[in-house]
Amino acid sequence: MKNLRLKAARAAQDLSQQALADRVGVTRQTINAIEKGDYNPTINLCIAICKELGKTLDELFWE
Amino acid sequence: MKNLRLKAARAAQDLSQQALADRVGVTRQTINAIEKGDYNPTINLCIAICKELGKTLDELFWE
DNA sequence: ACAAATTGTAAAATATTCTTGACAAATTAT
DNA sequence: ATAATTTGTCAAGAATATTTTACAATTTGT
Repeated sequence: MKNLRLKAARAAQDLSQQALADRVGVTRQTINAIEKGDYNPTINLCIAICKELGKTLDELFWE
Repeated sequence: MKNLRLKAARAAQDLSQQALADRVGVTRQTINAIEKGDYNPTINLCIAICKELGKTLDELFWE
């Protein structure tokens, strides 16, 4: 299932997948895969994404 | 850095590392490594641990 | 309509999580 | 004090997250 909260939070900051990936230090495909949802990222990556988007783990990754 | 919140939450449920590992479906060493802190678990595992201990991601894995 | 940027997706290679088996140190119970 | 349970740790292998390269589909800007 897609992670639409992540997609929305990224859009709210006007960041492309590429731009977010750069800031977080991963590739665009990794961000894409996480948003797509068929993926199980590490928590450190999740935390890095959250910090960059000004959100918490619960806000972006808790159901 | 150690994850003492996880250790405390597990103690609060009176679960050994082994018992928690069994319920979550991983090995004892994996739980040990996460509590020890020199580790970067996947978010699905973190979520499974949280659910088993009645906590949220922010409560156990957010700084 | 056209160009540029963004997104979706895939296969192969690399890095890291997680498992398995094992043993010693420390704690808890009797 | 002894046994039983729990915890800390290590090395090698299996499983999977992430990278790299690449190309097509979609969206955005002019």
